[in-house]
Amino acid sequence: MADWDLEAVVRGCRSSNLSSSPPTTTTTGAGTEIDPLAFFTQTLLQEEEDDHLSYIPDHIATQTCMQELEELCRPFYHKTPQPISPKTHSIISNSPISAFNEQQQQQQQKKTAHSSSNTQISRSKRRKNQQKRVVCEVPAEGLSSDMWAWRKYGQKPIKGSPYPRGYYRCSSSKGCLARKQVERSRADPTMFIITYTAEHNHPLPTHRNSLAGSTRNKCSTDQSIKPSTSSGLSPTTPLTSSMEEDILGHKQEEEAGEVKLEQDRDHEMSTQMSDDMFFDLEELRESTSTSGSFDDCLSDHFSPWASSFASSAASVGL
DNA sequence: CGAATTTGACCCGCGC
DNA sequence: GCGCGGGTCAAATTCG
Repeated sequence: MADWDLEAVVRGCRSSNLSSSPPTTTTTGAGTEIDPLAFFTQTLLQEEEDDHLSYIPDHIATQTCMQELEELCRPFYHKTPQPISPKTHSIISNSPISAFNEQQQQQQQKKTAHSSSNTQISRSKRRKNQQKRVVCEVPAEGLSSDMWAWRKYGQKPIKGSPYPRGYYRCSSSKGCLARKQVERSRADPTMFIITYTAEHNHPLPTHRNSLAGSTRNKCSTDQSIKPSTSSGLSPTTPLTSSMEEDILGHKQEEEAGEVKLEQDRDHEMSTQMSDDMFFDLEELRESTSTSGSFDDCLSDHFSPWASSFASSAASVGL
């Protein structure tokens, strides 16, 4: 990860996403107002020119990267309280700014054109334009803390990896192009590599779809018995049973070390982020550390959907 | 019965 | 041109 302005990128992205009303403007340090989304994509392009875009293996990620990583994931997690922050992620962008718009157009093409030839063209273009990506590495808990509703549409074994990759699309909104790939990390099987593709074209739902993620728990549990398919569980589906025990068992061993990492990172964030842009997360963390009850903090700070998340969090043993 | 997941088939991009 | 691997589709299955 090079020296490109991650903070600015995230700031712009956050501004546009946190508000359900479209396009807002954000103010840069220089005081110039820009369109956040445009700024975001522009920055991505700039990064592409610098040839710094690539997937960053977790062992390369430094601790200073951690805060950047958290910020980068923020657009996708929105204000979702993230009990365990993403460990590693990076943005991979090979796309022109218009990629997202093109995808939207193609989506509409698909709706109107039902012939196989048109579908193939759309698919081809879609794949070509499927270029802006954000890669996150999260623990199992992080999977269920995503407030978006994802629907699984495929799973594939990945060459060189003992774990299959699950393919999810956003089920919150019908035309939403957001995609998500979930696969277990080869380096650390307790971690999951999540790759977000495209963007949501709708505001974050106040609560997850009642059905999305609420079913198939049994299946996920059954699957978890088989290592080859265990990572195929729905990210919206709370982890249960053997899967959870397996993952959390490992997590507990690492817990002590990670606590220090979290604290160090919090310190960095609190000292480096002079403005109040991350007020919510900071406040949550402080409250959590003082009150000790994560659920309490959730209901205090994130009331609209806190109960939904809390139930998911509880189900994974948080 | 509707919605989500599973899974094999299909398609496409890319490297050789 | 061909084969491989990744991404998506869609029918079948499962579940609430």
